Amino acid sequence: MPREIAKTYEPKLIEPRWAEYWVKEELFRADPLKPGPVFSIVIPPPNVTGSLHIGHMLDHTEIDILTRWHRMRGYNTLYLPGTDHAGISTQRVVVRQLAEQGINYRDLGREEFIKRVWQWKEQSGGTIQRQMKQIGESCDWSREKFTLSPELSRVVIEVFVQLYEEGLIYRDNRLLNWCPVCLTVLSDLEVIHEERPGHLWYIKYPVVGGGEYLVVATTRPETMLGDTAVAVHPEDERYQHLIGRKVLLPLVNREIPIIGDAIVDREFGTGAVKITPAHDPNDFELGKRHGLLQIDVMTDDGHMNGHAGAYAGLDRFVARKKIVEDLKAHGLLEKIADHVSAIGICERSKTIVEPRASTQWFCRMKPLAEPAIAAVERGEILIVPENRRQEYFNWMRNIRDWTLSRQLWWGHRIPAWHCGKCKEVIVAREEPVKCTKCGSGELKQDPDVLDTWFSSGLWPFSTLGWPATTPDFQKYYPTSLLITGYDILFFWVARMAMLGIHFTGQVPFRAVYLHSLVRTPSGEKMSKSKGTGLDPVALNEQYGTDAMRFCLASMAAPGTDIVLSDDRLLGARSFANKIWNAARFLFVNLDKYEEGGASMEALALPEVRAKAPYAFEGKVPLADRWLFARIEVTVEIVNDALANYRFHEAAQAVYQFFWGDFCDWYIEWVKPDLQNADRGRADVAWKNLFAGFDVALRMLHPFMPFLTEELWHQLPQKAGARSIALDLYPEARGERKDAAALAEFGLIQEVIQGLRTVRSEMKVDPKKKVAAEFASAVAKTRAVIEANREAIERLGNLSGLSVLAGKLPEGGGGMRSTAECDLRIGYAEETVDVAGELARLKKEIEGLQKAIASKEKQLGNETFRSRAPERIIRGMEEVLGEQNIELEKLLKRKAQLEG
RNA sequence: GGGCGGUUAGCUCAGUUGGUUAGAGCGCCUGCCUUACAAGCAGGAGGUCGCAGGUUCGAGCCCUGCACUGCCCA
Repeated sequence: MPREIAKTYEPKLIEPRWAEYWVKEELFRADPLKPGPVFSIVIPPPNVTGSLHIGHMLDHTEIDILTRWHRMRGYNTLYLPGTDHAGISTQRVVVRQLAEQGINYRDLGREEFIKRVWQWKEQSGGTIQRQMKQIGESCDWSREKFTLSPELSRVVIEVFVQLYEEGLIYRDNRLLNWCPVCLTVLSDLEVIHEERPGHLWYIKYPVVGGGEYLVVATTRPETMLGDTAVAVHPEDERYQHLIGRKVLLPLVNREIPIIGDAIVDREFGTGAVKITPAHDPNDFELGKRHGLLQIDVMTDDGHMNGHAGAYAGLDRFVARKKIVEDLKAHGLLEKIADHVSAIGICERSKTIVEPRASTQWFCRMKPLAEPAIAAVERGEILIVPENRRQEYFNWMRNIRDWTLSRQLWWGHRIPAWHCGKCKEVIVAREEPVKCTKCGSGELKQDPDVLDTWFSSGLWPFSTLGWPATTPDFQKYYPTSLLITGYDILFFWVARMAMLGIHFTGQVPFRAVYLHSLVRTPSGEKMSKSKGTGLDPVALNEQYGTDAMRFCLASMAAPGTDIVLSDDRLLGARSFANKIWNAARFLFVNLDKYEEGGASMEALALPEVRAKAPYAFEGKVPLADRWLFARIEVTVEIVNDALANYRFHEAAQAVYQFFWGDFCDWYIEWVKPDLQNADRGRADVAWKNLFAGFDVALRMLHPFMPFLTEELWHQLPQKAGARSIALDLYPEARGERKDAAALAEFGLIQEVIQGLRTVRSEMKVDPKKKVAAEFASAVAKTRAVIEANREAIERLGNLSGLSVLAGKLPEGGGGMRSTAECDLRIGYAEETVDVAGELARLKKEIEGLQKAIASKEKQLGNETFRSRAPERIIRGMEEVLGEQNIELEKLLKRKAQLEG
């Protein structure tokens, strides 16, 4: 019965079927009770309401490649999926949606609002999980987790309370970054520093008593309304005499003191600075030192408040303009200079953050950081690539306390209660009934929630059941590996390291592989908001998920950003197509062969494949020995590359093997054997072909899971075998290493390529069979050529090949020589382009002469001879000898053509 | 301001302890519909490895400086 295999490769017809199958059959369900070495990995949880973007695609491709690879190598494997509640961004989305309906979320009240967010989560959540299933990620969906689930929320509370009890969590009043759009404080990490062109405004502050002015320079004139002092350097002779006097704050007409403080930079502006403790971090510190008043002149959404007098109600930037105008009108603006200032921008909303004083919860980081630094130093956590280690150390050694609280509603509410009577703060696992200090029942829970990264920081152990010692936790923790982007090294990786070690006493992961970012062809970071993002789902549909995965893997060199382009994707799709067509060749020709009574089972059952390569008349044919030797080499490269996160190298090796070795050479070589009249010979060819193909599929599977699964099912498999994903990954087997086969086949390849080159240069009609001569002084070399004459004649399109001893005499036709061999095509209707041939010879001679001269110089150098390793010297001498012979041949040929 | 990286073929990038004529994909040129594949086959051209010094018998690789460029931290 003819097998059905579509003429063209259509990933759309293949991929959804297997994606569904893998999930439905629960093929990737982990079992902690099963024996074997462990490979466990937890997903970097994506935003629960988000969708797959190209960064996820890269991340998940790498994770899935390594997961599938380990699983096929017999590891007890867990890939744990899940999502993150993404406090700020999710809340923002829902707030915006409500605003579109004309609803202010604050009017809705906390409970109702949270209800709406859950609704939104139910409605739009699940997208990314669906997409992950669609792209065939081999995760254990039965273990899916969510950071805000009751289960994980309990862990968050436990951790918070413990840290508080250990004195590592505290409250403090500080000047912090406030986002007027997100309406919450941010941690340092959530603020992006950017240099932007702006201005420096020089404002005249009239000194009280006497017509003098003190000119201050500021980048933020609107904050002057909250000034409570002006400061100068105490040793600044220009201003020394003014210290202790007062200025009249313009527009506000409030008297404020002139103070001296050594922190003032005499070089900046005029050397006199306005002090606004409520709106500038330096001023805040200085204000504390001098006991200055804090006057906050803004509302939480970035408008001027009651303290701003006439400016109340204006947006902060509108107020700035207005204030500058008014100062100008009063003649109090001395000048405006251009100035580039460092600005803090909210990572989420991209608005300029406002420094604001408030009381927040903090986590002391130094004690947590130290063990996490040590773990990396000792190699208990391996960071790849190496250069990221240094970044980790730098950040960790200069770590600052973490602002944990956020003024949001969507998140883990801080388990702290404030006593309305005695102001006591009670941190507890369960809601307390009365104040532990004064016994009052007037308790209110802290309104704030925790930074989302706080719960993410617990992810590797919270997802495995901690604090209980579950079988999962015991088996899969510490996880083997974390794969994520280098952009969240501090946000996430470092915090997991710290919290993981602190709470479990073990590192959360043994290795961290930080991959690069995917950029647009113009080099920008892909971003949805900028519209420069590529939609991986659309690309997967266009090119196939397998092609997409392969493309990303083939570009994922550690430490380099990936520039994705249509060209590369097309290349990967072509590769998938190539594999498809190779399979088609096998199956279509097998149909023909089966008409003669053969069966695929006899040729390709797993136990038949296992015994390859097969011999014919006592000998394994050279091409088959070569194929399995190439497999051996490739498997070694791939396994070694994957063990070291060198995805591009692994991908390149399988690509080269499948396309270059398997298709271009092996299949072409064995074509006639497959239909050989001698069925013994043909059977051997088929068995070896199927065995090689099967290894290739398994080798390719982690990279291209769908295509390989599809084709694997077309081969006979063991009873009950359900998936290639559960089959074995090829391992290097010593006995297939066959250096002789590699060398002999290599020689034949050179001869065939030489013949093709000469044909092409002589412009021999491609359909025309021509005679050729081969000569070598080495008997063994001649024997190899003789033994494979038929194939050489076929692949070189020859009418005949004479194999001669010694050298070929100079003469007509097209020639190619190496030190050991000569090759000539003599062709009656030859059209040797003498001028072209001479030019080519000249160039080759020049190159050779250069190489020879440099070697002779080196070998003539006594210091080189005494210091270079023996093997280098020997090798060089050997090559030099060959090159001299080759040069001689080229010179003769040149002379002959000239004469 | 401090730190880290990059600069190799027209383009995008590999190049693991320094060692013999520096690689891939795409693009380009030439010729082929050779019935698995034109998403293909065969052949070919193309690089003084950013610049200047230095170390070494020997440098794309190590050191110093410079230029351009990207990122991180303040």
